[in-house]
Amino acid sequence: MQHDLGSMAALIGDPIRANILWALLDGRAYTASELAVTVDTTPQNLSMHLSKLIKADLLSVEIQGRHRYYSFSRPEVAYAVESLAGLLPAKPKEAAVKEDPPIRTCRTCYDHLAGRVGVALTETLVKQHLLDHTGNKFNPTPKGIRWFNALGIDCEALREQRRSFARACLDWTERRPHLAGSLGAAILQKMFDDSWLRRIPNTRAVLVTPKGRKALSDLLHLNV
Amino acid sequence: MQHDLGSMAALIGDPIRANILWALLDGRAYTASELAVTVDTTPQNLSMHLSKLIKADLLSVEIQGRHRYYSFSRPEVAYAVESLAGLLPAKPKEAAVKEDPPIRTCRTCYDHLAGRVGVALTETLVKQHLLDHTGNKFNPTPKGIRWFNALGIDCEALREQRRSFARACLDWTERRPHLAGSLGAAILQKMFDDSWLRRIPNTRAVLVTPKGRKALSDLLHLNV
DNA sequence: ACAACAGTTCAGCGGAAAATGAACTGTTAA
DNA sequence: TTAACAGTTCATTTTCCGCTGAACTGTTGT
Repeated sequence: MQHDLGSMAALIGDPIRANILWALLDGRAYTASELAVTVDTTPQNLSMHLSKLIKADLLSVEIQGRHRYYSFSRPEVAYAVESLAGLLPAKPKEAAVKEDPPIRTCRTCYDHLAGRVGVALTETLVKQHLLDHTGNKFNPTPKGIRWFNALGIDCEALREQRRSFARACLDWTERRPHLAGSLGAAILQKMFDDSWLRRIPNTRAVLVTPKGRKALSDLLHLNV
Repeated sequence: MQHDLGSMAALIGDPIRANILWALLDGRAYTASELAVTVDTTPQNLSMHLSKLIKADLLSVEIQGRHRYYSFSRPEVAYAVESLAGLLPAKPKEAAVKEDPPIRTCRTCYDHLAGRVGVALTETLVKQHLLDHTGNKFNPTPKGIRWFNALGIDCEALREQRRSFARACLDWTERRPHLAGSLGAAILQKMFDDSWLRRIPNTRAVLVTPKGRKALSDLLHLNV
C-alpha cells in the first residue's frame, strides 16, 4: 500500500496552484506576470509554483522573447481539474461559469473606452459621485478630481485642451451614454499604460488583461 | 479570481487521505481499523482524516455495532480519484493494477492454510531456512524454532501432540506442497487471532484482511 | 549602452496542518 | 459486570512548505 496519487493531488491542492490551473482552464496560454496578477501573488512565488507544475508535467511553457507562455501540457489535466471541481458542493450561483461574452463588450470608440465595460465604468463613476452627469456633459466632482489625480490624471490640464473635456457618447450596443472627451481618452490611455487593456490588432476591440479584469472588478463592484 | 478547487484537491492531497481513497477504489466498505492498517497510521490520526473526508462529503459511514464502514459517498469521487491517478507519469510496472484473483487463492484445508497464499508461505519459510523439507515432512530449523517462538508458537509443545507435527499436504489448485499438521494449524490459528484472516461463512474460503495483506506481503517478499 | 522589464533562484522565516499521547464514549463478548 | 475492543476527541508537539526579500540572468526598447 503506497500510492503517489497524493503527491499529484497535493500539487493541485495548493490554493495558488489551483487558481493557476483554474485560470488556464479557458485553454489560453498566459504569461507569468499575467498569472501573478490573476492569482494575486508575487512573481517569485508564482515562479516557484509554476516550476512545480512544470516538473510534474501538468503545464508546459513556450518561450517568446522575454515572455513565457504557460498552458496545460495535455488535455487530461483539464479533465482532472474539472472532475475535482465537480466534487465541490453545488454552488448557489452557477452563473460564475458563464464567461465574459465576446470581445466586443470591450472596445474603443475613437480614443475612449466603449462597450459594456465603458458604460459600466461610467455609470459606476456617476453612482460613486465622482462624476456628475448633466445633459450630454459629464463633470468630475471635487471628490472625483482627487480620485483622477490619484490615477495620475490631471483634470485641470485636460480642461485646457481645445477639444471637449468630458462629453457623453452614446454606445451603439448598450444604447447608454459613456464618458468621452479628453478625460475619457486619458482614462483609456491610463488603462493601456497600466496593462489593464491590450489592443487587438486591426480592430477596435480591446482585450481585458487578467490584471485589468481584477482591477475593473474591484473598481466596478465595491471600491472608490 | 478565487476558487475553492484548491481546498478539494488539498483534501485529497494528503498522503494518508490519498491512500484511503485509493484503498476504497475497489468499491468495498472498510472499517476504520482496517484502513488504519492499510494506510499504516494510528487510529486517532486516521479518525481525524476520515472526519475531514466525511465533512467534505467524499465519504459516508455506515455504523454497524461497534464497527463503522467507510466508503465513497458518490461515484464522482471515484472518477475524480481515477482522473488524478491518470495524471501520474506512466509506471514501469502496470501490473500493480491487477488485483488479487478470486478468493479461493486463499482457503483452509481442514485446519491449516492452503491455496496460493498457503503455498507461498510454506515456500518462503523453506527458502528462508526456517523450515526443512524432506519427503512428505517438514521440520523447523533451530532458527525456525526461534522464529515460531517469536510468534507465540511453541514447536516442542506441538510435537507432543498425538497428531502429526509438520507434514506436507498437496494443494489441488497449486499442485505444490504446503505446511499441514499441528504446526500448520497453529500458524493458521495465529493468523485468525491476529486478524490477518477472516473466515467467510459457509465456505472454506478465507478473506485476507488489509492487516493480513500487509503482514503477508512483508513476510513473503523480504523479511525474516 | 543603458534602463526598464520578464522571469528565476536562493536562504531564512513563519504558520498551518499532520502526527502523537492520553483520556474518553459506546459496543461486544466472557 | 467487567474487560477487551472500535473508534473518537482533545491538547501538544513536530514537520513541512509556502511566502518574502534580495540578488541574479536574459530580453526589449530607446
